[in-house]
Amino acid sequence: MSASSKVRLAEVAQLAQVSEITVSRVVRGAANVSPETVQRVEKALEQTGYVRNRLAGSFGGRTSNQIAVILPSLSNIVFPDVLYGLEERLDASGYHPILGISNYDAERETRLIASLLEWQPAGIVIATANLSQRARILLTRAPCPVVEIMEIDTDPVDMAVGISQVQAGKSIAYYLLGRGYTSFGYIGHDLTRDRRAAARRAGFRSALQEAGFEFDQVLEAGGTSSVTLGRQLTAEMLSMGAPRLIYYSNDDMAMGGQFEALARGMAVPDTLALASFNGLDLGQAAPIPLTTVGSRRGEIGTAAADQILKRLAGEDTSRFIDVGFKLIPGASA
Amino acid sequence: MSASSKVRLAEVAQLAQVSEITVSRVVRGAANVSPETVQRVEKALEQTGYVRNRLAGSFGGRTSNQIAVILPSLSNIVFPDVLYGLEERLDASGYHPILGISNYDAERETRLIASLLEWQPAGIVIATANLSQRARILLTRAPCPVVEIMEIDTDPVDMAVGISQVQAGKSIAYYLLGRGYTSFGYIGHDLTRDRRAAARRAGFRSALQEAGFEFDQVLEAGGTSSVTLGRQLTAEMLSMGAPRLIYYSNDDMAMGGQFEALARGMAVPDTLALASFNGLDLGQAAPIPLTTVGSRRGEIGTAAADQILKRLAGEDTSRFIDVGFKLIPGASA
DNA sequence: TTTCGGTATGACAGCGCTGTCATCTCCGTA
DNA sequence: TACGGAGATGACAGCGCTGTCATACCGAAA
Repeated sequence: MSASSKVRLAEVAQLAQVSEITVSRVVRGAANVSPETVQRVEKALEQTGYVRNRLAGSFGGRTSNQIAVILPSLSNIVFPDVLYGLEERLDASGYHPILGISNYDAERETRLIASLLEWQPAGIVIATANLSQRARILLTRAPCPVVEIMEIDTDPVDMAVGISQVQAGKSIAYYLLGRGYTSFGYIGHDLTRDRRAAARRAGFRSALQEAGFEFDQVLEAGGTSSVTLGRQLTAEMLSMGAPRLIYYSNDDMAMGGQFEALARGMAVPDTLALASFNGLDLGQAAPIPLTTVGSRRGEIGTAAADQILKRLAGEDTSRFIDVGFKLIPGASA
Repeated sequence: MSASSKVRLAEVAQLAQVSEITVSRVVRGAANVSPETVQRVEKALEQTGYVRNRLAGSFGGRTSNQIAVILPSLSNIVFPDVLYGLEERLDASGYHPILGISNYDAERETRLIASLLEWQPAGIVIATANLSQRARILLTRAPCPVVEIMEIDTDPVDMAVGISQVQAGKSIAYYLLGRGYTSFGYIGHDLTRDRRAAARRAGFRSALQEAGFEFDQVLEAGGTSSVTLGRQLTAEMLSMGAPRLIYYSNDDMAMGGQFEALARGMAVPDTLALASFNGLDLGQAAPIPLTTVGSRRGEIGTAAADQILKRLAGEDTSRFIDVGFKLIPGASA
């Protein structure tokens, strides 16, 4: 192989005694090139160490195999799980994600959308934080498929893949009401930024209200969710006289609750019951497996990728994909 | 704003009564354009709803603001933490990561390097899984800075940012020897794939050997690390008569161990002591905070980004950046 | 007044590839 | 033998922008 990094189609073409376009066809795996020519070109490709220039190719061919992916956070395993599913499926089809993290910040989200659009991506997958008016316009005008992921409660610009966060909250509340609980507390992280956690809480609350109950105590703190925060807030709530059951914004927070209870020697679920959302491995491997709702994060990623790929292939796509959730009874409530 | 998505510089230029190149200069924030012209052009930009075409720009200008990022996994919080630090810093400088996940597979890793290189990235950040010969050649010839992250034990193609995984293992072993432990077990996930976990184990073992000890028991299982796996293997090891202390491949695994111990009512650290690596929030919020080694994952990401940015700015860069680790005494050993 | 340097702007070519259409060869069939 | 059609290959233009160099203009210095 040549050591140079500046090999063009022309050089390969000359070596293989064919035209540039033929080399281009071979590189792209086109059909109508004779086997002998393919072989000759591939040898020349090998010898020259040719590296395809996608910038030129995508520009000239007016196509890109990049997919813009915008997520609000990577601070717990939820979005990495989604991202993994997404990357897996995209990679298998020859696409690559360009990543942006909005940090749950509307302005940064808008800026990311704008700047990733400049790359003429073949599609956009976004877990919205808090779409600004301008961001919504940008997405609406985007000349490519747009998939909003995680929730299907709100009206998407183009397509949505996820679950109903409201129903997820409501469902576990029904289950807990069925178990006979009558005293409820809520512990959460910064819900002004995490709209989906807020939706679950709203769903939970509405189910309570249908049954004539309300949260007796609510404790929220700014910042991202974490096991530490969950533990702190639980300690705080316990010091004020705890409710019988605490619903947490997610599994990480609930694990903090379980840790606090274990450290205090409180019986879970007999004295204090815990419930939450996500169905993480962590919560299920815990001494007292969490009563929670399993979200299918990897599936959200793969389904989102499928929606994009389908659309690009000209197939029909549906506006909403509900990947569904699952109640995990656990042992903590 | 115009609704069309096909606005070119030419259209904006015509509206603003200037040449294309002047519009281009304004879009790119160039210096020598008079304030009045800038204003006129910006108005036209606004009116037309112009979206910069980076494909054309990068191609024409022979520069890209994309950085290839290749990670082996997203299955625990470690790499997402790194990725977050990386994205944060890159974004602040106007760069975007294009992501690939190798899944600890050498062939896929090679393929990812090759296909991301085709995008003419401005830099490459890679947490190598198991570099093939071809992959190494590709990286060596890459016409851009290359940062290998996570470990600094091996010889990098260009630059390395991370910690000495061997020293991380060795250091905690010294600490535990200092605490008087004399009976050791090891529990790990698939180390044939996770080279860095293997390096920590090697470091730990070499410290033991210096002191005349060896692992009395070693238990490993294929697959990725998880709390569940850690718990299962711990149960298995306990059923065979446990060592006094178990060193785990990482915090997730060790949390599984702690859960198993708690579930059995075993006293930690008095009957069974646990130690591991990563210093996750989870482990520190646990009922018995883990004795572990804190890795500075976010810093690895930001430092890697800095290396790339420095190099691109023509500044000096060092071949190795050791972000350092920190012993976290915890309470589990 | 003339000269000169600096600032603002524009003309032009070309980045490396691919879409499109044309051409050529080679068969099988009428 | 002539012809149509499929398969293989090539010529050519152009994707939308930016690097480079040229030009126009202006005020200050000689």
